[in-house]
Amino acid sequence: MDLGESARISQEKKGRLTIHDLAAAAGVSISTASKALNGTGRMGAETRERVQRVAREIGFRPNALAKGLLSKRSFTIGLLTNDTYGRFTLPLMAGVAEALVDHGVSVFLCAIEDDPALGQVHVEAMLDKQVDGIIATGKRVDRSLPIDLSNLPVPVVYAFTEGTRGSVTFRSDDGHGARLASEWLIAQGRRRLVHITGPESFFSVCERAEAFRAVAGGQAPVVYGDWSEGWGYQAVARLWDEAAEKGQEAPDAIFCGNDQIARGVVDALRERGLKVPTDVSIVGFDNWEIVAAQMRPPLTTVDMELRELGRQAGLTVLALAEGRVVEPGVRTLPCRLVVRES
Amino acid sequence: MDLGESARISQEKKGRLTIHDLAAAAGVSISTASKALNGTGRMGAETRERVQRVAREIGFRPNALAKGLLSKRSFTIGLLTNDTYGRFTLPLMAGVAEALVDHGVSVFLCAIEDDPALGQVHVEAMLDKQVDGIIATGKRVDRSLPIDLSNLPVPVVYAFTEGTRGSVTFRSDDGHGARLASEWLIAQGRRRLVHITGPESFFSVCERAEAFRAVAGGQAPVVYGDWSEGWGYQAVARLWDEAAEKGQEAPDAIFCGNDQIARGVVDALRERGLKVPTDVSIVGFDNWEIVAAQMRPPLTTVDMELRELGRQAGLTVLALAEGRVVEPGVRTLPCRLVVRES
DNA sequence: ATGCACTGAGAAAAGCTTTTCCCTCCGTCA
DNA sequence: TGACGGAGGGAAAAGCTTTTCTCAGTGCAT
Repeated sequence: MDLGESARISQEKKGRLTIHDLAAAAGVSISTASKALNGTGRMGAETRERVQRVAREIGFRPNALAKGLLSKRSFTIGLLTNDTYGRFTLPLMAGVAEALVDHGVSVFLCAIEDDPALGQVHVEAMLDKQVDGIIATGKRVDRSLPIDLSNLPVPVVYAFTEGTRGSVTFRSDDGHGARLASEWLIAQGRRRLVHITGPESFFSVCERAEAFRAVAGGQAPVVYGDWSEGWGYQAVARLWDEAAEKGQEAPDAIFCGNDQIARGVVDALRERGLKVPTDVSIVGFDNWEIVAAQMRPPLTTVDMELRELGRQAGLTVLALAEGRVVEPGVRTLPCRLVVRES
Repeated sequence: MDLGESARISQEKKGRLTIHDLAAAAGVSISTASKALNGTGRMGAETRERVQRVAREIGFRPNALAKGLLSKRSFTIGLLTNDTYGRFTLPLMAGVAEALVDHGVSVFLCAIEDDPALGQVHVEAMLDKQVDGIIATGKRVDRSLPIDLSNLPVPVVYAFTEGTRGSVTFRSDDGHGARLASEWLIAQGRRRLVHITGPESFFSVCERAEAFRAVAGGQAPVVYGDWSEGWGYQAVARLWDEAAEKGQEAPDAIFCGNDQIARGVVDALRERGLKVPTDVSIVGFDNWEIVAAQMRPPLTTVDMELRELGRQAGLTVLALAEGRVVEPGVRTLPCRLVVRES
């Protein structure tokens, strides 16, 4: 096999190594080399091992473009999002990547910022690159992306955004999250629960409010505002003033629609001289770690398990790409209560 | 040309359209079709237009895999990061994508979470997919990713992370940012400036502290801690207690090392009954909008222009991929002061 | 009428891998 | 000894596009 020698020299030529180089270096034909690497075809065990060893030695890695051209699988998927700040997209993306990296699939991330034209450009770029599938995600479960993905030549999975009829959609079970939060507050011995949350126009807001009332009682107050810290702050003022006016007892537990609202709530309580959690227990929503874990006291909050959501979306789009059939419909995933000190 | 008719029927076959379909539909050969689309070769204007029109009509888009196989350009780059929460990566990524989308380049995002093995896997996956280049980024300017990118067969550009010798590296000019902040505080008539910042082991921390002292005076206090809100809160307590002890006047301006510290600082001041900005002016760092803009009052802070950093990194890696020469070295970009109400 | 230059367009190769089909060689059985 | 089957390995096509040649035809000048 002194073909090996000459090959080792010619390997010094320019460019990346091809399977030709490998074949020459191992002293076999291209087809044998290919089959040896992929564990297909018939050949002597010794030959197969030699090819594999040589491949490792010279550092040969097959060109995924050529592979994709033939197999019509690019081992690439697109993740489309309009969540500019990535608070929801990043954990989700981490889950997607985690699920797919073992399968050799890489992820194109495209942030399209609610711009249909930009979305169109990105989708076309992804299709040109023959993505095996697309995962659409956003910042709101009851809104869809500003672009129609329903007639694409590749499978589409929706995660944390509204999907089209007949599509596969993943989202968190916000009712479950709200139930966890409310029940935990009750379990802490709290009886006067209130829910400070975002705009009533959000589907999740209604879903959570409903679950909250189911646990806390139909009369438990729910106040709607926006998603900001400022609103949380104001809401406390309003609730406490009202209670004082009517001569009622103030709340002893607040379930907040997100961690930012909780942030404002905690601030307002502190300013009124109330201790968290001694006087009032607080539960947030989102488990936005960088905020929730750093609050004083660290915030007990509901985690939507976006990473797991991403994992499942990733596996599903892969399954669809491989032609396996997947039952369409909305799948909801349970939330998890992260108990800290509030 | 009733070839067109029959082609329009056969177009109904399975799979994506190829240039063969286009050629048939337009009644020309494949080569002519290709040249018509790319504006190359010689042919009658009428022919060229007809091909282009038919291409639009049937919705033909060339297969980027086949194109890439031939041209050895995949129009794809990889963005490698270990910034899990994406606070720095996302704005940067947005800039990269913005710069490259016009050139038809898509971006693989790979979050490697400080895991060398995972990093290796992702880099190899990207190389297999023939990325035209890689941008490495992180969460800290003076640390490098847990993986060696110096001998890759594709160009690498570093942005907001430490690069290797001879590489092209982009980072923000933190000294400039600190100068902007300090000078603005002085311009507000403040005289007793302090700087509450992160760990002294960070290069940026030293750079900023130095610039701060150059403006505020060599005796202006700089206190080092960690990057948390809690530290900002404590630091205020410490500074005010010290001042009271020594019978000195307390600071009237605080330049914070990041927006989270500023958050803690503002809280602590409020608890001490001090008004921002009436009694004390505050400037943060990072312009982490979702926090800075929502604070009460909204925070004046330094923006590192990460989006612009990303844009430049994107254009640079593209230039390198196209074989243009780029002077190696570290390029720093100016910061921008975002004046809000603190 | 012949040759030349140029225009318009097609044939074929290249780029890298996988897969199908085929060939050769060897051993075995009748 | 001849036929047959199986094992090991190679040749070639396919997948889609771009690019380089090559070729046929036309108009013009000689």
